[in-house]
Amino acid sequence: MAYWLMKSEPGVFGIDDLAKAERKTTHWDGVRNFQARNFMRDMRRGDRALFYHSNCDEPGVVGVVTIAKEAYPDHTAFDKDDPHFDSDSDPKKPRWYMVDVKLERKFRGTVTLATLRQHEQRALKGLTLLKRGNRLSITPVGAAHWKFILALAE
DNA sequence: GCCAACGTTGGC
DNA sequence: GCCAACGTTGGC
Repeated sequence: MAYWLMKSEPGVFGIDDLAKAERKTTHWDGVRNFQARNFMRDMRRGDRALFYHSNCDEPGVVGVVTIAKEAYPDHTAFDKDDPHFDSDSDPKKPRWYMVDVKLERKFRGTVTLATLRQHEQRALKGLTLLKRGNRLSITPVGAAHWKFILALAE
């Protein structure tokens, strides 16, 4: 089982939205970056991911989700009225994919980006999220980093 | 294949 | 709102 980190803007879709969703499950649409897409296609059912709030007052990790369904075509790319529409994605040969995620756990508080940065030279050295200029919405997380971040949430 | 221009991300 | 960093596009 692999570990991941998935970013979402709470103003658009935050962890509380996921908590309110039917079966606490949603499809993770709108990824329009090739590297992030490739990571998403590597996801397997049962993998787990950190839910990260970006572009907000308190950026950081707010909970854990599990991958409930492996990558399948992102239909929003075919919808002209969708903000993520991409005319280059052909339904016969989809360019973009999404997965389903299910909420496993919401942290009591936020493990903030500032807290993660306090450990970036030691326990969290090499965490992709903390690398300079990283903007990927989906990144892998190593087992040791995963364990450490969950411990920070206690 | 190079690279300038442009759009987006996301922390601050 | 600012701006650094990055990905993508398109002219050449």
